[in-house]
Amino acid sequence: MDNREIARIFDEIADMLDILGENPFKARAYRQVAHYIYRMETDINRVYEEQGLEGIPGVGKAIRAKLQELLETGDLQYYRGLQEKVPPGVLEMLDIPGLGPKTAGAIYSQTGIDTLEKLYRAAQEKRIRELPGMGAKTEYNIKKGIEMLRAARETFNLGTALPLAREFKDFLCSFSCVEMVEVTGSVRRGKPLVGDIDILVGSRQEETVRDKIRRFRKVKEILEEKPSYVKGKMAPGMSFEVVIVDPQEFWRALVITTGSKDHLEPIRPALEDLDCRSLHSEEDVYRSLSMQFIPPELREGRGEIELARRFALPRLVAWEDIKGDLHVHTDWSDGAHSLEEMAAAAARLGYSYMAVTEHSHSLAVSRGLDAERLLAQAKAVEELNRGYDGFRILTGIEVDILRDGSLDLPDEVLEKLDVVIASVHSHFRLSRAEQTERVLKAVESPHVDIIGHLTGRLLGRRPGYEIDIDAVLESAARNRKVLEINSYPDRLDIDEETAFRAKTKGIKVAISSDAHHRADLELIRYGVVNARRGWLGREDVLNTLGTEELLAYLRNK
DNA sequence: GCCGTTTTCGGCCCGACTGTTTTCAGTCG
Repeated sequence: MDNREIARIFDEIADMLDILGENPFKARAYRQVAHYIYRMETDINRVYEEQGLEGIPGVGKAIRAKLQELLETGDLQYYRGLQEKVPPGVLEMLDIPGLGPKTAGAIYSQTGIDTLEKLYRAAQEKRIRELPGMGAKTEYNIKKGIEMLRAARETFNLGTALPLAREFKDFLCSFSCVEMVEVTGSVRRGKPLVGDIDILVGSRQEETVRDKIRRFRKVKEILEEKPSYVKGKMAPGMSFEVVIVDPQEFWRALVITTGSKDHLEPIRPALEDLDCRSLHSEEDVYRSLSMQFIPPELREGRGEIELARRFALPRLVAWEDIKGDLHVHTDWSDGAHSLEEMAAAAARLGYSYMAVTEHSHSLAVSRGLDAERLLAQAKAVEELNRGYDGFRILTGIEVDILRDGSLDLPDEVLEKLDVVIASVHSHFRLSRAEQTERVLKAVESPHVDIIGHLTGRLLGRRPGYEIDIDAVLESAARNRKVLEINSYPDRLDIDEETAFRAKTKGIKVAISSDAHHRADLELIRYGVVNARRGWLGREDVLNTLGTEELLAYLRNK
């Protein structure tokens, strides 16, 4: 049982305790341990074998015994007992926005409803509003929420799909019957939300390959099988398709399976006429069509074919171009690691700089910084910087944009910092006009450099708030402000369309990780993919600049 | 259920919004 599975079980225990109305701090104790184990960098089994479970923060006598039982037996009686009392469908209710453990528990205990389907039907039949404390509005939100979940259940964000696809690919790669293998389809094109995982295999032994596919431990069921094709489901409920071709066919098939449909349409006849024997790479395929190679992220039928025929595609920004991270949290606010640890992790990635940008104090949940602590941090940064060579921590803040558009810290504090990000973290439901006016005020504010996660969207969970993006772009261009691409796979905010429009207006974009943990620094790769899908080149991205150029740019805004 | 030293019991992140109420419980970030 690995760290993730144990974390999941402890999280579920916490949810079930909440639903049963137990002491909320008991639930939180389990949740904290789950969180810690999830983020641990070493295998918990190894920790257990080598040093026992003594040192794990938040683990006392009771939780230690349960952890031990799980690690020794792979099972937990306490967990089984809770499952008896809280059916899985009731747990799923917690995914409905605005519906928490109290409501889920009340619905179940008062009506016996124990699945989302039954709940949806009850809402349709107006039976939910009959329950004490619930009305028509709650009932409506439940219905809408379940509809959203149904739609989201079909898709996964790239942060889930890509690692899984790579694991599957690496697994297949290890067999001699597999001569070539690549992740294809929408995952390869880097779409933020994907419906399935597509893999292309080049092999002369179809049957052996099909047998290996079944042995991948995350393959849960096979839905369809033909000699050169397997379709099935993987562990978190994600569909996959594997296409097996003769190795000679591989490169053309790679273009075809990568898609998209709109991209392929104008070139499909020519592709079908190609003599595959002369092809040794994907570049060869495009070359044979008298075209420039088109990076997968551009293959969406948005004019890339036309430009490739004229050899006029932009050179897209790449991960190697990124010189530093401009949005990082530490344990001064809600991050997991110290300033030193985050800086060390950033330096290990080969960065020249990292801006430390904690939350400001109005975001109390995150232990946001007030002016005093912020200046203390700036001092700590100064100290640390003396010890580095070729790396620098930049001072900064992710200052809250308050409801009226004013900032959570005074100008005389902000002006002392290298990087000021301004972000919205509250009052998501203002009217479009109010929200726009609020953000515009921040854009116009003299010391703001970057607007963080502009729309606040959470893919598959929450749409962005109502805001006039064009008005923001106009103002950002006028005021020489930078827009962030927040690289969290469930944010990717701004999205690719907005990034593209920003580029056409000459607005620079900062691709940032928003890391709260040192492992999160790597998420910036998703932001780079998103930027590439928005056709951005190195010159469009602020943090491709070296330290001195970056600081000069920020000073001369 | 965990933690600690001014505590072995009494705290444990907190403020605002929403939808239900008619003064508040539940949810969220």
